[in-house]
Amino acid sequence: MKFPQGITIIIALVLAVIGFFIAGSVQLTPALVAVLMFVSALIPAFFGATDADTDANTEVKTLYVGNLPYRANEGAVRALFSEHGNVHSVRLMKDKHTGKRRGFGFVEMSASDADNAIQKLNDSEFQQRTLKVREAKERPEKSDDES
DNA sequence: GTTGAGCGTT
Repeated sequence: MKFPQGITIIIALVLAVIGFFIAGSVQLTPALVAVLMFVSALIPAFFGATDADTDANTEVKTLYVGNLPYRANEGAVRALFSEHGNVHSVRLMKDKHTGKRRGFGFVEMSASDADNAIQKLNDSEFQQRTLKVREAKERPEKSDDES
């Protein structure tokens, strides 16, 4: 579905080499080389949409996880949420000044998986503690549609 | 090393 970024670069290089050889043997105007290089520069722009979709495809929704046990670490939280969906990243908030853990964190996962994880992990028992999973109230990342 | 409602940093 998606093309690697190296493909477009290779295509651009191939077109540049071809244009160089054509301009060298046929002795055509340097404008041809300029056109070829221009086209080769436009090709990544077209395929760039696929790269943009790659980032846009990763609809990561920030989930707020509260009532976390102090002994819990990001690895366990990530593993727990990974069982309910694709976990992009897990960040447990801890006091930067004192270093004491605040007992809550944020988990980024896919929108559908995140919603499923919320319904499954919300008010669920984790480390003998009831987890509170909800959508993050702030910090939008990209276009979010809320009715 | 402690505690227990909450919404966060590059």
